[in-house]
Amino acid sequence: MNQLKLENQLCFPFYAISRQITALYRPLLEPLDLTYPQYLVLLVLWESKSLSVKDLGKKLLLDSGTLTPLLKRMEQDGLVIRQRDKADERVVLVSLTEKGITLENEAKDIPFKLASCLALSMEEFINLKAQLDKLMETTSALK
Amino acid sequence: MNQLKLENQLCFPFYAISRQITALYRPLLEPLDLTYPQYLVLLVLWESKSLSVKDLGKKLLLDSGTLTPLLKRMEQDGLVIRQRDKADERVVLVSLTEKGITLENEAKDIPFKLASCLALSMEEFINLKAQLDKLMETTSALK
DNA sequence: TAAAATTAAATTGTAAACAATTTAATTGCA
DNA sequence: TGCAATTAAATTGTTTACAATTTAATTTTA
Repeated sequence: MNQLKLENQLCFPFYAISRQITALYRPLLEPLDLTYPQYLVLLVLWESKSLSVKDLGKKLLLDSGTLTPLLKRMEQDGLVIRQRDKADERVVLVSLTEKGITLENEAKDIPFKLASCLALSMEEFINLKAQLDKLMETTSALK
Repeated sequence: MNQLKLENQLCFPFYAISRQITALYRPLLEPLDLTYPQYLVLLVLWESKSLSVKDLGKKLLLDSGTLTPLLKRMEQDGLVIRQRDKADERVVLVSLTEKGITLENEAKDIPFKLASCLALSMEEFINLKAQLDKLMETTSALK
């Protein structure tokens, strides 16, 4: 088997599916004026009131080079507030505005709508998720 | 189960793993002066001598807005040649230079090196690939 | 305690991605 | 034939990613 053939690659499907999934989110997120990475930030903030850029980056596997401009745009859109931590001025804490909090309710159908696009049975979903989580653990450890 | 929790998402792992894999490729591709998307273009061109931008895009699921600047950079780096199709001047045919052809030999170990990073058994690899191919078919059809 | 090391964000610069539009060539059909 | 529709790339503009560096604050340690 020729390992240099595109069709024999495992990595290409990850690259392609990731972009395809983002494309599926687009029409669902567009009414909320969100991009997929912005939506991910909100997912995290809906779980925890306030988080440092650092901790946000740990959850999303993104660095400040990506997060700083992204969060600034979200701040401009009135979704989040960025403020220096009084206890440690190096840290910037990100929290939701009222508008950001409100958006959770408008977004609550999105996971179901998206899941239905993927046409997976519950069993397939769980099975695939387990494999992805395992792989993610492997790749994260190699950082 | 709260579907809006990051950890319950199927899509986030795709997004994250895709970027992690690209990060694993980086040190392998850096000696060849290639980015991951550029490497994908070469994978396709190593299989077929010459291809239109359109057909390249079909294989990689990328449009001309992404491919045109990417191919121009590869042309500048002396990896490919871009020339209008004499039979249909709308079409731009992309083919490899001598340097681009030569690179195949230098890249032949990369798939194995990368596969070893992922720490999957042959069975897991095949199983996962099948699931990804199926999912890719689903998402591609929704375009 | 003062300098060195570390840490957290921000900044700079480059390369993807992609929607939307534009340009130019070809096709189809009235 | 000739003009409208279609097609293929290119262009424009915005947003991600990320390496590498810089800035500023905090910790460590000599």
